Order: sequence, then C-alpha cells, then structure tokens
Amino acid sequence: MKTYSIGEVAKELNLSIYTLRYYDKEGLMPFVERNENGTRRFKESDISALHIIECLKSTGMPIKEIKHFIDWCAEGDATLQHRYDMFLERKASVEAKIKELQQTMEVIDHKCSYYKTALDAGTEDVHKGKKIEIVNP
Amino acid sequence: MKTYSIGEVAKELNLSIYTLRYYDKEGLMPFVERNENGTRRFKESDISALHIIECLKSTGMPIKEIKHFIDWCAEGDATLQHRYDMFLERKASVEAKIKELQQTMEVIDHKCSYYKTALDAGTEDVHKGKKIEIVNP
DNA sequence: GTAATCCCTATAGTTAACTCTAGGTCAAGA
DNA sequence: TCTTGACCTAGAGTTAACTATAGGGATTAC
Repeated sequence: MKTYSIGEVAKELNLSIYTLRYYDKEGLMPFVERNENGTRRFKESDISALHIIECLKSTGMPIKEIKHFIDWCAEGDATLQHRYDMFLERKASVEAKIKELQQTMEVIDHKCSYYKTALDAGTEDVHKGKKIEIVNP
Repeated sequence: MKTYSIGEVAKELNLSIYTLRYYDKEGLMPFVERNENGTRRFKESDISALHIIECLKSTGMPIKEIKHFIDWCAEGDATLQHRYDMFLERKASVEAKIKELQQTMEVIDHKCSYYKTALDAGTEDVHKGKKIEIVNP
C-alpha cells in the first residue's frame, strides 16, 4: 500500500511539517504508523482523516475538542451518538457563522459605497449631515 | 450630550471592560474623551465606531491592522483611497470566508447523514466497502 | 463616616496554535 | 567517505488577544 512522508502530506494539505507533528503530539493522528526507523508513513486514509480534521478546524473547533472526536472514532460504535451530535453542533455553528458574515458583509458593502462616494467627491464632507458618520470611522 | 461609562458600553457591545481598555491601549479608540477624573466617557459616535471595529474584527482582521484604519480616519481625506481599498479587501476576504464555510458545510452535512445512517443501523459497519471511510474519521 | 461600587493605571499571567532550535538518526549521491 | 537532505524528539520561544491582579481614587447608599 502506498504511503506518504510527512513532507509530502504537509505539501498536500498546505500545512507545515511543524504543524503536523504538533497535531500528532496533541493526539490528533494516533492512526499514523511508523516504519522501522520511527519515521511516520501516512496512508491514504490518514490523509482523508486529516482533511476532516482541517474541516473541523475551519468550523472554529479547537484542537482539544477535535481530539475528543478522534478518541471517539477509536472507541467504535458506542460513541456514534456523540459523534453525530458533534456534527449537528458543528452544522449549527457554521450556519451561525455564515449568517454573521453575511451581516458583516452588509456593513462592509455600505462602507465601500460610502468611501466610493467620498473618493469621487475628493472629501468625506459629502457625507456630512448624515446621521453620525461625520467624526469617527 | 449623553455619554456612557465603560461598563455600559461593555454591556452594550458584549465585550468585557478589560477588552475595551485593551483596545484603548492598542490605539483603537483615540477619540474617546475623559472627564476631569480621567474616567472614559463614550459618546454615541464612539459606540458606532466600536461597532465598526467589531465588524472589522469579525472579518478576521487583526487589531494592529484595525489600528491603521483608525489612524487613517484621523488623518482625513488624504487617506480616503487607503480606506476604500481596505474595505474592498475586507469584502473579498469575507466573500472567500463564506465560500470556504459553504464548502465546509457540505462536508459536515455529509458527515451528519453518514452518522445518522450508522446510528440507525446501530453500527458504523453499514458504511463498509464504501471508499475509505472504514477505519478513520 | 464608612462600605460598596464604580472607575483608573501598570503590569503580570493565560491560552491556543503554532514555530523554531538543538541535537541526533539514516539513506542516497559525488 | 563524507556530505546533503529528509526525517526524529524534547523542549523553548512566539504571537495575538485577551484576562486578571494590585493598588489606588471618586461617588453613592446607608
């Protein structure tokens, strides 16, 4: 079975070798095997697991919580409910985050047109007399 | 003109007093005035500025960069282009982040149904034989 | 008039997530 | 043979963004 070195995996996942070793130290990759010299050899399935870890990271999940999930995976069917609940929770959290970013977007869009107008006029004074935005950002 | 204490502002923005003082120390609120005892008194316009700061923070902008923006605001019309460019950049960054989260969402949704099926079957084995997902997360 | 509650500064401590260094092993190429 | 480059561990250092503490001043409530 084809395996990959830590350097190859780092390149593929756009992570540093340091980061991968750090994840390993934190218990995020107990499934990665070593060869006779103690060198890590990553299987394809290890790389998919790392993709899931990256996915969870991008939901804002801290590494310690991701470790719980990894531990549950090793414990088998008894933890299925935990894992399901965890993904439902992640789903809710990502939905909330997207909503928040969409609201942020509205403010940013507003500021873009605010500055576009000001820039065209050569001065922010064009916005004088409108609500508050005279003095501060 | 009505003003607010740091405690009131903290409550309104859902930040700790520590955080607000930290922002002040970092130069994010040079516009907030003090009374004769040295106590901060926040104007309405200061609070709107803080809302913008929170908005920028939620785009993932680090505090040091937010400070640049605040400095530009104080410098006046000469920095309009910088500020416009900055908001365009924030816009792009938020768009990218939303896209990333939407992709994350697809993976999470997939995992949710994966675990739903496993849970209904009482074992993860129902997914055996499908691609890789037998051993790892 | 004193105790509680708010505010202040300066400075130290915390946490997460890396990032790097030192010192070492091992295999391949010149 | 020897040196280059990839890997290893243990542990120190870094950075951002808070968070807390110590020590002190002003206002209000009883």
